[in-house]
Amino acid sequence: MIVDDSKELRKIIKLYLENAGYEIIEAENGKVAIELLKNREISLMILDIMMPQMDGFELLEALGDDRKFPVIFLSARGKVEDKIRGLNLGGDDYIAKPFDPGEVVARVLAVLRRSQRNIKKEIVVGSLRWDVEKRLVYLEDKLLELRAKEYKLLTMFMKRPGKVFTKQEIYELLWDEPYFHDDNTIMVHISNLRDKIEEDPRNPKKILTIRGIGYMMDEGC
Amino acid sequence: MIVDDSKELRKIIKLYLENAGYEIIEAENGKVAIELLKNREISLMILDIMMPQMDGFELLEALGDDRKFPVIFLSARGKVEDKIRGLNLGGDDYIAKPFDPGEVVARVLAVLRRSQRNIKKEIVVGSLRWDVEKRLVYLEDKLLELRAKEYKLLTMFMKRPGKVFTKQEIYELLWDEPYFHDDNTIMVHISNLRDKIEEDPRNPKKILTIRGIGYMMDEGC
DNA sequence: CATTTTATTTAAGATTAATTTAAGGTGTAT
DNA sequence: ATACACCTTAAATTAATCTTAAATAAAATG
Repeated sequence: MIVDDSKELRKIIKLYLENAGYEIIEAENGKVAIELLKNREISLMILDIMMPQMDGFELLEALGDDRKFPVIFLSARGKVEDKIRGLNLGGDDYIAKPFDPGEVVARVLAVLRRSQRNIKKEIVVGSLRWDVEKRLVYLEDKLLELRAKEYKLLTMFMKRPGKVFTKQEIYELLWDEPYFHDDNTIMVHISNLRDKIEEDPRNPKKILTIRGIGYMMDEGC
Repeated sequence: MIVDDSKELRKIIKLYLENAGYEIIEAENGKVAIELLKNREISLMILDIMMPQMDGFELLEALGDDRKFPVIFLSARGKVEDKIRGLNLGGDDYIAKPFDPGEVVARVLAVLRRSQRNIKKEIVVGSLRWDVEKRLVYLEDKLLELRAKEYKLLTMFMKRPGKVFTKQEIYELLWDEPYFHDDNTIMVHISNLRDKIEEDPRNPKKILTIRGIGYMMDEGC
């Protein structure tokens, strides 16, 4: 997304980045940007500092700490204070006007490469959300209090929704031991887990029983 | 401030940094530097290691731990490089001669950004307040007397409240060593830390145990 | 529809993991 | 060299989780 009040400038950057294979959304000011972000996910924002109404710094602050994409600042002033301030605020790079459009493409590539490394991973299946880094799972934004085996079990399913796991697979993934016979300990854990994540544990919709074969997490739930 | 015995070199760096919008003070040796610092505040020092009389290391030591500005070392390549890295004397960056003046500007920017981020920083989690710069943690405005490991442990948690840390992560973050087996030294430190920060250490509300997985600092406390 | 098989639930006992305590080591500063 | 503070180790205690086993429920089979 390019946020800049100059249509001319947006057009130039857009042209170059589309040439490089990127899809571009334009926003002429901060308010429009915020509006557009409600419905679309973006992987990077190019943000002009000087804009009427809401300036780039304000927009960045409005986006908050949980913003998922990197930001590259554009500024007419080649002033160092702007650069420092922008980078301090959480900007990821800085380009001074006037700029070479080729430079913009190069910096976009570099920032994307860098930021992809620390992307916060989050796996969502239906109403379940797993924050991989924090090792927490939420059900409709409410934190689930899972025990060790339940956590492993649930995240195993969430990694591959739609895949049927046999008991042998489950046992070997969770216990790191070869599986001999069917003590029903797996089933006990599944039962306990269902109590925590299913609306009606007697009639599970998330972790489905595939009789005679194993269990599966439903993709659409 | 640039501290270097070579007038030529000071001139080059000064030129570039003034171009970038900074005000520069020159000092031809450590004694002059100390003298100048009595009357002026600086935001960063570029410091040559090899100088007659008082060398860079000595000057840095003379400045003491309560120095308020970051330091970038200059040194002839190879000679002292390892020593600096190894000794970890408290410099904030290192530039090897011969250098590209543009590199110097870039590093100055980077170091200033880093140090400015730290200056303003104060991390608050519930009733705990961590003054990053001063390396002090307060509990309800009362200073905590923490030992080294406790400080590291607590600030590790405060950096990422709401994240579950495994013992392996904790060990590797605090000890910088690979984690083999579970001696319970981590737990002893957690126990000691809880004695200092928890109202009822038997029933911790700040550092929570996630049994079978690890420990977590509660965001809302 | 009865029977068999497979899956689920429950709760108590076994097991594992975490905590605490105290003693012994280690290193640092005086 | 000595004292002190801090860190680690080890052992005893406490607590939560996991497993087992038995009872119940549901689905498949003939």
